Amino acid sequence: MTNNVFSALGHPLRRQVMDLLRKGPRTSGELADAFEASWPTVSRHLSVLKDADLITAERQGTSIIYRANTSVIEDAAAALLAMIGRDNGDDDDDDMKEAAE
Amino acid sequence: MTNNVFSALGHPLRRQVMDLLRKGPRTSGELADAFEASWPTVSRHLSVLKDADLITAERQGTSIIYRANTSVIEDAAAALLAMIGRDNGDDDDDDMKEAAE
DNA sequence: CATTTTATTAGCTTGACCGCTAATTATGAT
DNA sequence: ATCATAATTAGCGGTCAAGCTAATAAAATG
Repeated sequence: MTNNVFSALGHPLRRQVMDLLRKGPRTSGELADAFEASWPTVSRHLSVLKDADLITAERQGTSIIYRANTSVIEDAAAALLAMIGRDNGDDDDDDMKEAAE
Repeated sequence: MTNNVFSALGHPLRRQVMDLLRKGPRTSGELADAFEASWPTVSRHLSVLKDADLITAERQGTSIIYRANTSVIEDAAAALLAMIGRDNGDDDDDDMKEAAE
């Protein structure tokens, strides 16, 4: 879950897509036009984002409209913050001799 | 920069490392012991995290001590939040006909 | 139903990533 | 110097991601 999200965000083009989508929904064509890459290439990036649930796709006539899925991004941000203890004061007491530093 | 960070976080073992490190500094050996994977494999994951600046390495005698670099994680979280406009009210006015949704 | 427009899937090549074992470097102790 | 311990680098095989072009599907229209 969180797995795919970070991997999906690992590609610069996909982050740029998220950035475009932040400004509002776009069709596949509009997104494809926004990049140098070929249409099929952009399309596949979109499907990676969709698999990671970072965007949603909705067919409207001949076009397909993509929207950012903000809640998943919020979750990812929360996972990141949890990683630095904003969320969980360790109570795991295995051998951490130097932990107190 | 941000690029490497998300890619680095894309691997589950590396996220687990970050999680362990959150509880305090650890040596390479301690980290290697914590996983099924071989020592060299864990070592390589550590170098990926180090390249992404997510952790720091400090030699101490024969051991090398790893620590989480919290500021970079905070930055990544901020980048994520910016992605949904918490931080940046777009002033870019290209064609966003359906933006109001 | 043939055509046009929109978008995805198929097939392929290239390059990167993952995991292992074996070899190498680095530090400390004898 | 030698040996033991700690950790990384080298090298290899296998799998997966990224990019392209060409082919295909889906929807609207004449």
